[in-house]
Amino acid sequence: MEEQLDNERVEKIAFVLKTIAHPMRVGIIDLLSRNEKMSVNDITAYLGLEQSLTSHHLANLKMKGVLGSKRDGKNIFYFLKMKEAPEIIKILEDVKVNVF
Amino acid sequence: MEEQLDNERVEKIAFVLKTIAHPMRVGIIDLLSRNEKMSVNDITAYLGLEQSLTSHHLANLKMKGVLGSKRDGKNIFYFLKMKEAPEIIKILEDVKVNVF
DNA sequence: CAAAGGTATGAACATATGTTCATGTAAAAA
DNA sequence: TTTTTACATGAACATATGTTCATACCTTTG
Repeated sequence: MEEQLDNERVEKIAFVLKTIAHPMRVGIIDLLSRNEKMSVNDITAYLGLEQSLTSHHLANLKMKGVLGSKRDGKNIFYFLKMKEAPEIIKILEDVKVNVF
Repeated sequence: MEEQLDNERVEKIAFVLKTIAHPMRVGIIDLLSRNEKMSVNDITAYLGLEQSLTSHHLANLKMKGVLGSKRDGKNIFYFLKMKEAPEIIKILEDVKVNVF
């Protein structure tokens, strides 16, 4: 049997999960798992959100190491950096949820 | 290429992630992935928490379908119900996190 | 049936998180 | 060099979440 997770591990795991745990951010990660990179405009359009809100979420995901970004002319392209992120979403693709 | 996740899927995925995304709850799930079932007392002791707080978190995890419970005498035993939960934690076991 | 052990629950509070709005900034185009 | 396009940022606010505390509930034991 494997060892039990120590406190620091548990904290880090929860931290990453908290970072991803939002519909908008799950959507962004899903999008970026199908497209190598996307501009803020594209992401905003695909998800049908407001520019500012998208930016906030992207900044959040980047700050915490889930995404990276690179400017190209006027555009800034975001891309996946944490490979685990889409794997987690994949696992939950068919999950059943308790409605209440 | 697989289809993009629809809104409902994304919402459900985020919902489950939000449910798990807390150090205490990650700890509980980890514990229950190594032990078929555990009483509230045992969980409380292992994690070194307060009884009431443990109860709140357990109730939360149960309500949302992650755990189940069964009374046996004075004790109430909790067990894993959502198989995806420990899988997610497993994926993140060695994840690197941005400190800031 | 009273006491004790094991757990749940609700209210109150503190804190964290998400959203909007107004505005700022960098690069390209006119 | 002004305007426009693309994006970032900060403040203010609203809402959600986590924790504590007091107390209630159910089961077994004496």
